[in-house]
Amino acid sequence: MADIENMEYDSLLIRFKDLLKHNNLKYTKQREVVLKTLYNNHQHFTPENLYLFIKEKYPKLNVGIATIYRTLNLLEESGIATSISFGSAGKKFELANKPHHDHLICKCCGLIVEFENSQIESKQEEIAQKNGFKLTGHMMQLYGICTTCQSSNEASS
Amino acid sequence: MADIENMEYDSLLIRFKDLLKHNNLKYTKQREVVLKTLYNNHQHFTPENLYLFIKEKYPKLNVGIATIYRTLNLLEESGIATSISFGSAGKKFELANKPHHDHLICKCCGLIVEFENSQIESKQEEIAQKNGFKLTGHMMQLYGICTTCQSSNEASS
DNA sequence: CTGGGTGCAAAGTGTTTGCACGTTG
DNA sequence: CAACGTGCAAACACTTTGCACCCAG
Repeated sequence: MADIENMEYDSLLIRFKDLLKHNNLKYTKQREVVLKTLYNNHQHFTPENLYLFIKEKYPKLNVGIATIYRTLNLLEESGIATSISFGSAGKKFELANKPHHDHLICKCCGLIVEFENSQIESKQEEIAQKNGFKLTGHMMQLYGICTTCQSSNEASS
Repeated sequence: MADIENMEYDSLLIRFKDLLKHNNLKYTKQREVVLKTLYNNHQHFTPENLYLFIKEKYPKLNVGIATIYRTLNLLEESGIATSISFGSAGKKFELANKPHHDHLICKCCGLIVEFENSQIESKQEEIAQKNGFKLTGHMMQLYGICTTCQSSNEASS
């Protein structure tokens, strides 16, 4: 936890509190903990993961899973968090404080690698324009087998 | 329904029947109707849409929604159909007889436009390699507002 | 002290499964 | 006539909602 990171967190927190104030919402312990957990653990949480994680780390708080869902939805709607969806397998959330990026997902072990490619982004913009769309967002996920799984699966098949 | 299309359908059907035979599965009226419906209606069906559509068009058949799900899963697993998923909003299926393509989706009216871009595809391959992944597939969806919705929404906001 | 927030449990989704019966090969 | 497929309803997993109490502002 470098100071720089804490600074980042502070500004994130301010942004969150502002958002709450502007919508007559309240800054609660639960909301704080969800934000902090997402921030401190640079990973992709399912609602359930996050719930279990928080339940273990803050037993006193006695959070309910409903609150996790409510908070994640709030964070996503206000652009503080984003989610990637895995078909019927659910959704995973992460903070949206990093620059835009997409995901490379291992079908075998679930490893998620983030990447960014501006050339693809501009192509996408081009495609949207060509079809008369005003682009508002996109979702791109590449599926494959990561290095580790490739080697451990050589024996089989 | 041009003759060419019927020829296409015939070969699709043969492929499907082969698949069934190879797996000791049976060619039933229900499976036939699902395949035919997907073929004749070049659109993206949710399981429920497809169920209602078939129920209306073939009332005699008295299909159950479970069969629709079972058949769609079968078709997808065997590569005859593909699906695009909309997060918690479910999945839509289409036949996989056209060349690979991705989707441009209107967030407003749900319009889906298909497109193909080989430059993006090769970039994706490149990204996967750079990260040590063996690419097996991808999903790319662009979200935006289509021409129609852009003009009809000018009044509001 | 007022209005939004929370936990809980119940209700909703969309999808899958167990079962007895029907159909295919 | 054996084995798979089907419709139905129940079961499921994930998410949302109603409610009584709680807490932030």
